[in-house]
Amino acid sequence: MPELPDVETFRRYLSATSLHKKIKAVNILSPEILEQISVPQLKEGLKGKYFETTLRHGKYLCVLLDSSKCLVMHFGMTGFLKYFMKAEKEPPHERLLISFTNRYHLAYDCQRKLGKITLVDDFNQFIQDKNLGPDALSSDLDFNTFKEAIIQRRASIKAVLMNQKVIAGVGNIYSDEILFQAQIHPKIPGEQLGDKQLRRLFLVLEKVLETAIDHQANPEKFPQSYITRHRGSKGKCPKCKRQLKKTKISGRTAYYCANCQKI
DNA sequence: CCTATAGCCTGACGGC
DNA sequence: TGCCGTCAGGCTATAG
Repeated sequence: MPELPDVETFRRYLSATSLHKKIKAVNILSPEILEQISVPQLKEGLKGKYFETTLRHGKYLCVLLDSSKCLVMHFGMTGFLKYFMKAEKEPPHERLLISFTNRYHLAYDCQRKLGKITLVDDFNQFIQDKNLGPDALSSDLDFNTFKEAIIQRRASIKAVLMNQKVIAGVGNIYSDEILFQAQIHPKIPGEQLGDKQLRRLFLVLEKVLETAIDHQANPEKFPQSYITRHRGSKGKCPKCKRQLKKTKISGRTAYYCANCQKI
């Protein structure tokens, strides 16, 4: 699930449900997902504290505490958040459970445990340490930065878009969608894109991510003109109705329309 | 430095 | 029905 639009949706969800409530208890059901921090350290860092603000960079969500520490969450392939009170609303693969004094809980659920959680002093430092590129929707990413980052890569444009060190936030699904909307073939090397394609790509990148956020990153709500709606081996191109092609790029399954994405 | 690949982890699905 | 291989919206370490 979790690419930039999903994580942005989680961020808004957490902001709407879990701010300014006292943390009463912390349960770490799967310690394997902790990074650079021990179980007691995380418990100690959260207990009795309040969540104050949320931030996001790429696929990372940061929750600032009143202690000025920062809870950082990454959602892997299967992570999500759930705020609930009654036990029957509890999600099935809880890895971290935060309980507030109002009797509600915030669960971090991650079936495959490919997500990570940590607690840091400085989110910007964390971003630097991870070598993340600019967030795909931040104002730091202007056209020239984007262009320079892309045209010095020999890798396929899909791989470049998914490289978090180049731009942070785009993954397998949205790279397909962006390239489809920009009518660019996913296997073209970044260095072979011309100014015209790059401009189109840059505009479409922001447009697609914003549209996805507007629909809570729920593909069922996306426009019919989105390839994501038709993803799958039987899918047809929403533009020309031809059978979509499926291929492997950078170890990931890519769908595209050979007719509409020629360059 | 760059790029491509295997491995991590769990569960759902299709074919035999 | 049961088993097995494959695959999945991610990242990292490693090899070339």
